[in-house]
Amino acid sequence: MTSTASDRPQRVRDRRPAPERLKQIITEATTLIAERGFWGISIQDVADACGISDAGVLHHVGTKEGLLVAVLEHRDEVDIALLSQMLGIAESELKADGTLSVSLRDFCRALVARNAQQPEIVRLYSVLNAESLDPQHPAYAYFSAREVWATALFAAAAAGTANPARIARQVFAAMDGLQLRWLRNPAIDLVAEWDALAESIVRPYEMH
Amino acid sequence: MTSTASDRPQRVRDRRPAPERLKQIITEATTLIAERGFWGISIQDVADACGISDAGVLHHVGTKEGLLVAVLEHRDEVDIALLSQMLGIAESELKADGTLSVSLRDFCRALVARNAQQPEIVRLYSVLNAESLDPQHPAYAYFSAREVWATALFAAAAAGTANPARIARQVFAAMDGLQLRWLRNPAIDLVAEWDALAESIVRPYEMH
DNA sequence: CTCACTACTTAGTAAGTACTAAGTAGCGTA
DNA sequence: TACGCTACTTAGTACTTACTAAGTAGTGAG
Repeated sequence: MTSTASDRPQRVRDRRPAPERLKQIITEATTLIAERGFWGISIQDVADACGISDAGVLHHVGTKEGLLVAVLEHRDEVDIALLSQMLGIAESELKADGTLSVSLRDFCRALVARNAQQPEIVRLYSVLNAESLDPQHPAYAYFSAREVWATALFAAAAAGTANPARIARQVFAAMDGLQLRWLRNPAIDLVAEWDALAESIVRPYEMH
Repeated sequence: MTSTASDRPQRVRDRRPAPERLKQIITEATTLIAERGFWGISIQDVADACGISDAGVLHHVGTKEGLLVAVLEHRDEVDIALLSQMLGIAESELKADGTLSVSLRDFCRALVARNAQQPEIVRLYSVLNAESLDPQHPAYAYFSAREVWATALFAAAAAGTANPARIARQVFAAMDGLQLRWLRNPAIDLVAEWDALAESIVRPYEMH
C-alpha cells in the first residue's frame, strides 16, 4: 500500500516549470486524498506519484496543509468555471449570494450531471467533508464555509417555492446522501435516481 | 493535538478485569475515531485516553485493525438491541431479511429519534463510511455489507409502497445526507427536518 | 559563454508509527 | 502463604512522518 524507500526507483532528473509541476502535484494529490483521506496520505505518497522526492513536493506547497489548500483552491476555480458554463450564466452569479437566473431544477440537474462524470472529485468532497467535521482538521473552515455558501445557493435557486430555506437543506442533504450510495455502488444511475428524488422533494413546495 | 511521550503522566498501576478494560478501550476509541477517522488516530492516542500504555491496548485488541473490528462489533450489538426495543419487535426481525412488522414511517422515526440522541455515534458511522470507500480500508467489507443490509431493511419496511427498492435507496440517502448537515450544524432540528423530508419522499409512492 | 535563478536532490532531524519480547505485579484459588 | 494466571509495563525493533539545510543541475536572459 504505502511504498518504502527501497521500492522507489532511481530517478532521472526531470525538471519542469513550476506551474506545470504544481498542477501535477494537485492532480495526484486529489486522487490520493479522495482514496484515503487527508490523514491517510503522506507527502511521500504524492511525491512517488509525481516521480519526485518528498522535498520536491514541499518546495511547491510548503507544508502538508498547503497541499490541501492548493487542492481545494484549484477545485473551486475549476468547479465554478465548469458550472457557470453548463448553466450559461456568469461566474459572478455563483459567487455572490443574490438571486439566481436558473431554476432549482436546472441548477440541480447541472450539478448532478457534472458530478456523475467525475466520481473521483465527488469522492474527494465526500471523504473530506466527513473527515473535516473535526474543528482541528485543516479543511474544517473551508467545509464549514462551503456548507453556508452551498445552502444559500440552493435557497436562491428555490426562491420561487414556498419554503426556500427548508428546500435548500433537503435538496443538499438528498444529493449528498445519494452520491454516497452511488460511490459505494456505481451501478446506481445517479442522474435518473436524482430526478425521481428531486421531483418528490420539490413538488410539495411548488406554488401555482 | 497528539500527545507526546513527555506529556504523559507517570502512571500508577491500574489493573482491571479484561471485559471492563476492553469496554473502556472501545468507548474511548469510538470517540477518537468519530473525531479523526481511523487513519487519523494512533493506538497511543487510545492508550492515553484509557490511562494505560500502547502495549496495554494491544494486549486486548491485538492489532489496530482488531481495535476497529471490536468497535464495530460492539456497535452492532448495542444498536440492534436498542432499535428492537424501541420498536417493540424481536432482534431477529432486524437481522434476518424477511418482512418487517413495522411501517416505514415508524421504522425511520425510531432510527432518527435514536440517532438524534447520539451524535457521536452518527459521526463515527459518517466518517468511517466515507473513509472506507477505499477497498484497502479495514472497514471496507463491513460498510459494503452494511449498505446491502440496511437497504434491504428499508425495502422490507417499504413493502406496502409502489416501489420499495427505490424508496429504500432514497430514504437511506436522505437520512444520511440530513445527518451530515446536522453534524456540521447541530442547531438543525434533525427529527423535525426528517419528518418533513420523509413525508415528501414517501407520499408519492403510497398506494390507496 | 556566463550568470542568476530556481526546480530540484541528498542527507539529515526529531518525532511518531504499529507491534514484539520479556518481565512485573496484582488477584483468585488451593 | 504459596502459586498460577493474566493485566499490564518497559524497552526495544524497524519503519514512516513532516520538514529543513545545503548543495546541484537545468534554463533562460544578457
